[in-house]
Amino acid sequence: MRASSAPPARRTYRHGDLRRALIDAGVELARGGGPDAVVLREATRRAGVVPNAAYRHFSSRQELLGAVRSAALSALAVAMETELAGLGSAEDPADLARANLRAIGTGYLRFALAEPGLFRTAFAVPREPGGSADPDKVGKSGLDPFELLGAALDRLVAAGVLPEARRAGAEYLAWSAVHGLAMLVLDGPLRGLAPAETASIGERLCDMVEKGL
Amino acid sequence: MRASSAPPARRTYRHGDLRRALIDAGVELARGGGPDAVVLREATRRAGVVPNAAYRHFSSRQELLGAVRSAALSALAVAMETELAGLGSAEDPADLARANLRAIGTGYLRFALAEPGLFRTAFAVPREPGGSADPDKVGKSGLDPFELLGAALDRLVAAGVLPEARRAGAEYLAWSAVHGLAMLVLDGPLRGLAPAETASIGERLCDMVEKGL
DNA sequence: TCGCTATTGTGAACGCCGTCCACAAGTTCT
DNA sequence: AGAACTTGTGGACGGCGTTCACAATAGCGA
Repeated sequence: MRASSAPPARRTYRHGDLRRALIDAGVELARGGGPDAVVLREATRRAGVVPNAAYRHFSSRQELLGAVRSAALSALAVAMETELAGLGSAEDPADLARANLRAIGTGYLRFALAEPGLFRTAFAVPREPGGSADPDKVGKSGLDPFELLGAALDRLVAAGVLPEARRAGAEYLAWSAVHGLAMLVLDGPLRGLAPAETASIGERLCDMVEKGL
Repeated sequence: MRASSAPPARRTYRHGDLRRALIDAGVELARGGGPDAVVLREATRRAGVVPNAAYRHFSSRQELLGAVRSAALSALAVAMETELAGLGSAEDPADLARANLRAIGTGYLRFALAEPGLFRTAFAVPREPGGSADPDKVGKSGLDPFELLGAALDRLVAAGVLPEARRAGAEYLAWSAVHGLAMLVLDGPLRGLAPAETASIGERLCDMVEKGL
């Protein structure tokens, strides 16, 4: 009669890898409800541990959220890489470079629609001013989402599609367009748009970027 | 010795217009810290009233937030209208239509940078699926931000700059680009970009939209 | 004018949250 | 084996949103 409802179910006093467990629980929470849903107490509950235990691994809820955010960013990078990997092999290098950029864009949008909670979490506010030197938010290629986009643009220049004069800062423009659409569909006035419609607008948006860059 | 620190300073038992007072306080809070900062108890405190009193006017914190959001959206519309009003008078109708669209975009961006808290609040999640039939989020012209953009695009078509075939859904594309830049600069990887740089990217972004639409 | 009634603010409470403190149970090093 | 460090516990605090019962007022019909 020891195991009634929720005895931590942990044989050892130490947890083993509480930090990971908390991040995983946090990711699950974020997946379901965005950044606000990653609640420290709930994460510890899921890890079978008392709330304070979290403070041995994170100095505050913000810091846990930061770790979850990195994980979300990494998931985004993986989604983009997956989209890239699904590309048919080359014909014309210019076409290939274009397809590359497009894959980046559609991968981004797909992830936003498939994992809205994680996507929102990935871009929740308190990002440190420091650059992208965080080794946790990258994908398999070792690049974070921003760097993946940059690489696609570089290929576009190399293929002669994008004049070098317009290369500088081009990631800001492309990113803005795609990110904006994602946000508007997720949180904004375009919420509840049918997935098919969203996809078609996404296509047109990529057209616009390609043409206007 | 009645008025020591914070005696509600209210002579009548009734407040007069508590609903307005709460919204105003909420707007002030949102201005300073975005949607999460609009805290029901703090708003009532500022209105010199006990927390529960709010429930006579809003059924929940969400509903108060909704009212604040409408106010923020309205402020955005006004900012866009102001930008539009500052336009020099016509030369070529095509140029004028283009300038119009540009004013919409830069007004949007300017507002986002000048009032980040309000801007973020305007696009906080729980918007009702119903359309824009809310009379509180419009500007002086009676149009909400989305409708203002639509009007600018219509003028573009009327001036023969934008082929009618590409008109449908064009607001989604233009809005996405500008909204995305605003989000990236406010919350995303572009945070802390110098205002001058931001402005210049904004210009290039508008170029891209104009060219790519 | 008086009293009824609907409205609007009050008081006290509940449960949840993040966070802090002092303490206990293991682990690791010597 | 014992000291010193790490990691989880127990209990507490204040703040939050929200609920219920109650009090003060305003507006109205008689």
